[in-house]
Amino acid sequence: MATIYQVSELAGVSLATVSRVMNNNARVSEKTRSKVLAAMAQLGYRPNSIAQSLASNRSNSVGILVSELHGPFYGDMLAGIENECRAAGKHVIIAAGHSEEASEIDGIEFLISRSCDALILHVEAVSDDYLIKLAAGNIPIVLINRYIPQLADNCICLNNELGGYLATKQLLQQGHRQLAYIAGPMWKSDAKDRYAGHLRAMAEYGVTFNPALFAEGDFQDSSGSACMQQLLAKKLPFTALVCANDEMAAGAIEVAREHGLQVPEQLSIVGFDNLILARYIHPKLTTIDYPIGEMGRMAARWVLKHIYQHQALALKHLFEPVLVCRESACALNV
Amino acid sequence: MATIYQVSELAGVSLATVSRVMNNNARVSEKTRSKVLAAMAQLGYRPNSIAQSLASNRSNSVGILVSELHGPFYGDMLAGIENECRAAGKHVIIAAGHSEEASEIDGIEFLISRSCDALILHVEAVSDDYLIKLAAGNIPIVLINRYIPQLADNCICLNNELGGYLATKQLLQQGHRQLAYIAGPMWKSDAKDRYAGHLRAMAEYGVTFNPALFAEGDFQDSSGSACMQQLLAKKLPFTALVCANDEMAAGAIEVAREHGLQVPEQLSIVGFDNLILARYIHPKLTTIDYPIGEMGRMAARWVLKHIYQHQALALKHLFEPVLVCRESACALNV
DNA sequence: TTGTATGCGTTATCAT
DNA sequence: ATGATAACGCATACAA
Repeated sequence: MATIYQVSELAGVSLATVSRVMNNNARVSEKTRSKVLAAMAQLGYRPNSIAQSLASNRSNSVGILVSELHGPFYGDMLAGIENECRAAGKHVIIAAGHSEEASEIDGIEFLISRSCDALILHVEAVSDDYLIKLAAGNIPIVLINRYIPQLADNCICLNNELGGYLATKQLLQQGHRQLAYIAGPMWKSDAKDRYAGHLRAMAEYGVTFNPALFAEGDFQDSSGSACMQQLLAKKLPFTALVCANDEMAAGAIEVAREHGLQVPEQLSIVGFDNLILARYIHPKLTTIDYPIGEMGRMAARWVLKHIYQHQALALKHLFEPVLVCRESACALNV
Repeated sequence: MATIYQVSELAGVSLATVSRVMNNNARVSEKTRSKVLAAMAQLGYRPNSIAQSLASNRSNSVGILVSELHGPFYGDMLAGIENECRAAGKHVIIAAGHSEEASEIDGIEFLISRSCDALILHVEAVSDDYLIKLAAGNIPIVLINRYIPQLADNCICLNNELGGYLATKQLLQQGHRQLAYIAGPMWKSDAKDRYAGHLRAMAEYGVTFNPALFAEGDFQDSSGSACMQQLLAKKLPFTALVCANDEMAAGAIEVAREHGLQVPEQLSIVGFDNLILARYIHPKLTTIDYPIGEMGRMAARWVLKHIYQHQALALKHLFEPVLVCRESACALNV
């Protein structure tokens, strides 16, 4: 690999000048500039980014921590981030946190040790305090899907409450009045918020919420099945079900089918997230779109703007979910 | 951030000694070692990996190029790679190639400019020649799901032919004799190989292949639907369908349902890949498992063994797919 | 076993 | 506008 020194030699200038034309941050005469450019081309020169990083104290890389690499959700998020970062010439280093505190912390330290210029985190297990302390350190962080008031400017969130509201409202508008709800793990704020939205819609339509028609799952499809079993076992009538995410909805639909329940004719179901699988299950799932790809992209923009001085980038901190109507929910036939 | 120099000062030793205890690659007396360790702890010292890289000419990072970040397939692959690499303290830098030659090359150069110690590539558009030249360069590569004879030792592949054979054999064993086939884009070697396996099974059972029952898709679900439409339009009888991947199978099932065809009672369908969605579509898809996560893990091991001298790692270059029986294929009722 | 000195390929601060 | 030269934080060959 050719170094900057060899280029300078071939071009007959000092290496400082070569550096200048590379970064064109100082005036260089057209003549020498073209000489240098020619020398670079001739040698096939590529700057050593490691040396650049050491000298400039900038690694030009941003670290990403997601809960899981597999699954459709984080893939979309990564795609959004990578796309934006690469266009800006920034490297993307990834690590998985597996929703466990120790593992998340470990992943973050791993990323820090690589001198990332910034961190984009999708963490669940780590405490608010830890994140606040982390943010107070040298390396800026941005949080996806986690709202901490003290770090408000660093958060990119979905309005989960609104999503829960929209899902429920759709069913209410379709005439349903006996609604069941399968929630996510209530210690997670998004699960809690979605549920709050559900309650708001119910109240708005003057429908009293029946605690017997509530079940708490863990966002996995198996828990959707289990919760559905519980609900059916109570022999209480309900014509609609809102699930706090698509995977649980898929599990619930399967159980419904096993019980001979026609979806949506006998039971309307709405999910949340709009994962790819929502299009594949039968009937196609009516759900709430979670623009996670866009949010990843926005997190990347946050970094570009704050760390790499890309001005003129518009930032958005709160995303609004929208309803996606497919086939799993229909008007109540009376 | 504390530097190695400050540690050496506090410990009252030279910075070379500090370096030695960090890498414990040279004999250091227990006494000084503990002095140094104490100093490191006291200062909260973390080595600057950028400086390490520059001095040692090793970046301790491996670059990954996948076609797409979203979707279930590459997520599993990344998960396998990340897992293995992180355990070994290696950083994972990702880029997406989008199955386009220019973009793939761009991604590779992007990774190279970051001085990755090795590259793990899942590329489709780039030519064999390009890869052979690339492999001849300074930076080692390993290829996933791409076999190039000259680079045999660098390839981690699935026996696609065997997979195609197993899928078809299953249907033949279940008594089917009128089989249709929806292929992937035949310029891709995996599509070709899967099809070859299909033909081998057919021949083995003495069933003559009917070209009219063949359709070529592009691995997307929409093409599965389109191909299924074509096949049905011919009004030729067939009781089973093998699809070269799960997504096309999902598309085909949907069309079958629209035409009032019961799956599997009237039409058995087998897919390929065993994506997560295979468990969600109805009926649950019988398919061929593609252990992409394991293959990613193996690619990472290849790198650890060849580049980072982790001896004693067993390598495997060819993976055998297995049949996963679910509900979309059943015995032919006569 | 430990210390000294040099180099890795840049950026950046001085001069000129 | 251009050229010396000192960092940047560490690894390592060589000395002691």
